[in-house]
Amino acid sequence: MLEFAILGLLHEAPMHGYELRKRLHELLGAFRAFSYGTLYPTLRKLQRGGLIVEEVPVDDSARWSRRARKVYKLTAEGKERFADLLANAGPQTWDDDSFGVHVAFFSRTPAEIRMRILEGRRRRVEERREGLRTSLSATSERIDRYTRELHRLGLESTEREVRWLNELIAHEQAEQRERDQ
Amino acid sequence: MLEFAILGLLHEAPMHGYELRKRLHELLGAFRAFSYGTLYPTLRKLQRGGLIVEEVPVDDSARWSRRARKVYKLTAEGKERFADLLANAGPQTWDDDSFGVHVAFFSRTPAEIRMRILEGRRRRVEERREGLRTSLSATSERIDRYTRELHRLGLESTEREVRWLNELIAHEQAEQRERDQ
DNA sequence: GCGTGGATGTATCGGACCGATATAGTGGGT
DNA sequence: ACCCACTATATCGGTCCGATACATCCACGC
Repeated sequence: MLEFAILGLLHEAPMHGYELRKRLHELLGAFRAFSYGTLYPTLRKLQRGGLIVEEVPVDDSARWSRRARKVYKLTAEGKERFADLLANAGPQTWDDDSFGVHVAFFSRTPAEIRMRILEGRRRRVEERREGLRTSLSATSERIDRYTRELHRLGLESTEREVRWLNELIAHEQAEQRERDQ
Repeated sequence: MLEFAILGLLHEAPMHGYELRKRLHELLGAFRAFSYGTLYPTLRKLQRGGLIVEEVPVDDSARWSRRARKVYKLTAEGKERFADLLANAGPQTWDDDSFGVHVAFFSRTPAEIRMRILEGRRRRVEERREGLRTSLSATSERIDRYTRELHRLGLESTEREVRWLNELIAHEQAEQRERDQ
């Protein structure tokens, strides 16, 4: 997941770790964090795999002013890998954690894959919604007042998200029709 | 977190792994899963630590019908540990992941700790809400249409949760007043 | 000129958790 | 007789978090 996010971000511009983390936080803030404890090891993994390379600064003054900084840029293999990950968008993509990250890179995602992700997510959220509806309608003595409240919040939240997804999907379809004619 | 959940569940009755997982799913469904890959190792860890013990079935027919089953029950140390975890409810408790689990065990949680958890969670969600409001009001060209939509969904969701928390807190306060007079 | 606190910046380590996978008994339907 | 879904325990590789450590840079007041 973080691998996908880094690859996606580096499409914008070459960046160093700290900058990546800030940008990621700006994009995902509410949905996902990613700690440095994951970020730096992942950067090295990507570098070893040849998906990103360390960029040596041409400017002499820049080189010396902040020695520690390691600026990474995307290689051709890195771009390819990002496209592959997108093309293979599957069930894990509908997870809470991944979905937000994928949406953050929708501008770089082909329209038909965007649609696949949105519809997959909708199916997933609808399933959860039905589960919560069932649990709430069953007058089970195994669920106490507080847990019931929790499920009520969950249900409202899934209903909201389904509406939100429907709006986005409708918008996508409208754009699709525009492209077609 | 799973340790806390298991200890909490075993207050209801002795249970084996599969049953714990099912009950957990029933209680948390929408909020948290916990896989067997975490559950079984955790059970052994708790057993090694003396917080739970394997219950040997007295009934002979039960013993042979489903041999593989290992039913665990809480020890005095286990109950103590659960109470300790509750008493030390701190910042991690306000996390998305933990909060739902804690609410699921509110019936077993002293009123003043319930209040601490609810108010802590409210502070946490309000912070996130403010972050999202700022990000949405700033007309930044660094945030595209899709990410903006994502933030809008996040903002609605945090606003709804704050309202939900306010209701619960008000209810707790009403009950508190009742107890006092 | 002096410190001091807050952002910038990279890095490691232990531990929690997930997903895939293996294995096997049980109970019901056809 | 066969199959499938459910019950049940278990391991393993891999992802990610939180705590911690360490060093620099810069604006601020004193």
